[in-house]
Amino acid sequence: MKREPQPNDLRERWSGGLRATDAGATTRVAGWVHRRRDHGGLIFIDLRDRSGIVQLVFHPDGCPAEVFAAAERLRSEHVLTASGEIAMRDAENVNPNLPTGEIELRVREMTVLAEAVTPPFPVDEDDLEVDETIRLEHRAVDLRRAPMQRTLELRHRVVKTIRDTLDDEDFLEVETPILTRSTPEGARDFLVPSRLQAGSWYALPQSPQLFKQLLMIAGYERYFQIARCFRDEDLRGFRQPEFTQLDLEMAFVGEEDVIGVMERVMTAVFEAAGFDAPAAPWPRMPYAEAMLRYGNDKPDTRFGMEIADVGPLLDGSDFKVFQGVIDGGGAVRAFNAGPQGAALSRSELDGLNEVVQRHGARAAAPIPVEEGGLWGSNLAKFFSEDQQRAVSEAVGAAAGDLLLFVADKEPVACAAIGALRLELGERFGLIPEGRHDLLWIVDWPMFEATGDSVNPWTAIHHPFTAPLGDLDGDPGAVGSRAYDLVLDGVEIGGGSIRIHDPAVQQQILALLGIDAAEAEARFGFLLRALDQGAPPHGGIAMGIDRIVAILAGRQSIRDVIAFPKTASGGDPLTGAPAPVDPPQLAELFVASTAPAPTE
RNA sequence: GGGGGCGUAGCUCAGUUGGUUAGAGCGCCGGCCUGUCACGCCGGAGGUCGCGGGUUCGAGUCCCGUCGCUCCCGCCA
Repeated sequence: MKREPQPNDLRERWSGGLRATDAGATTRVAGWVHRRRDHGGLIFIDLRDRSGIVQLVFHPDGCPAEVFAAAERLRSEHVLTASGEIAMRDAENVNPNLPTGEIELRVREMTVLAEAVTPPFPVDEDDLEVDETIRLEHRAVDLRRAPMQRTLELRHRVVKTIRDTLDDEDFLEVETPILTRSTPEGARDFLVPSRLQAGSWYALPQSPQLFKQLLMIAGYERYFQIARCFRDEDLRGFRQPEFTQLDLEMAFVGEEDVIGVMERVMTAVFEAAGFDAPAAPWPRMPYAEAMLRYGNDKPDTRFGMEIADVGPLLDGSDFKVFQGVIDGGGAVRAFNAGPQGAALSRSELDGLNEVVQRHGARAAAPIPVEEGGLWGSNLAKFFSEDQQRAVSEAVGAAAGDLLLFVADKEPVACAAIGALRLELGERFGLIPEGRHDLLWIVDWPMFEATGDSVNPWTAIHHPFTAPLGDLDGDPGAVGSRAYDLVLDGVEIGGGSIRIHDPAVQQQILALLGIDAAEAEARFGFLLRALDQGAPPHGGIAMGIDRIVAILAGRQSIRDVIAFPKTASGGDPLTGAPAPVDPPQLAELFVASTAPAPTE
């Protein structure tokens, strides 16, 4: 069955800067053979370059016989350059059924620059639905595809916009070392053995944090860097072992200055990307509120179903499961899953348990709401009518809605019901098409309890974040001058005002269980620099890969990194990581060990 | 470290309660058609069913192990 010509088939496919008004002129194009068709004794080649596709026409009378013969041997992905006459498609009215106004190049000369084997997967597909390992093995082919070309161009524009905007704001880009020393706390380091100093190791930077603080002390009042960072932790769709961040630091500033600069930079980025982001200033939400209403520190505020703390409303009930949690100091959290929740089948409700169990909670309790806010569940008898009504009201539930409860230790209940909310928000399609939410998470606590008796506290941001409050009191009550930027439920950046008083820095390190000797050994260079007179300073780091992925509508940052790693940290293209020869190890004073035995 | 999903032709996938020579679309090769453009028509090649072991008369299918990919928890200051 012959396909009817579609008016738009070629309209979007023009390239090479050729225009219909150029008809009659001779020009030269170069690219890859995208597709080939033979018809009517003619040969049609769609030639693809970075900007699009142009159709070449080889006519046996229009070009030398050897050119036509060469054209007969052209195959997909061959590389060639051709020159000829630009012609309007319908200039001679060769086929009145064809779309008008299109352009073709009538080839007179051609040089095949490279021949190509059959590509391992289609290059012309506009989606990326090919096994990712195969894509990464043949990344040169994969990166030829239009979606990847567009994505890397978007990435370029984002980075260029960042540089231009910060340049306009008098920032200086400074490079910091990739070979550095192991940093305190944080993620696992990637290590590099030193050949010149036997037994010593470099670490790849998890961030340029300490160096940028040194630059502040050195008087470079506005610094930034598009910095590669390395963290040896397990990978995710939005996490790679090496990633790129915009690292920025300013002297003599407070939170408002850093936030202001970043709102200007990100607004410029969104505009450059044609991304419909809300206008700055963006809302700010205290950390505690995010944890309560959304169950995590990177709330997706694009849809409702907000979580309420219903423990206090339900205290004193006869329902032992909840009461036990309340008496044990735990939390009971609930949200209104609405009529769509009430429409869930029994097995779908059971399936929700798997969601909360991933976060350590036992189960999610569903309770339908009836007239007057009372509950239509056999659990209702354990609660007073006042309690039922109060909870229904707290979560804004009306008759026909479904309430979902999770009761557990506070952090567990928080995370579990937060995950449940996200799951249902996605499943119910509650996120409006094209909506994007940006917000700052502020008022962070400085410390988080570890549950460890030796080192009971860990820094939520990092040990150089300026604290707020009495360091001699309860560490759990100390706040920090930190801020995170959240886009559509993804943390895209975070920063803080730093400590510039060496005494405060020592005190924080002591609270974290890092004694003076260890502190000196690991980052004495920062402490000594603080003694040299440090201005108040602060900054932020933004995840470039994540930002580009969201702008490009991708679920994985692997799609916005030219040569990414797989989930096991490997690169199918190069085979990295790979064993090295024993002599190479010996030179580095590294003992050669057999692969770990499987037991 | 733990849990879920996936692995069948170059690519995307189907494969019924275990049952003969494992299929489709696209791609590839050959032929025909002939201003084609998701062209059309005819024919063809191409598969250790990730790998190893087991159960069975018989395994793509069931079991165990293993490797790879992927998502999630932990981890990611």
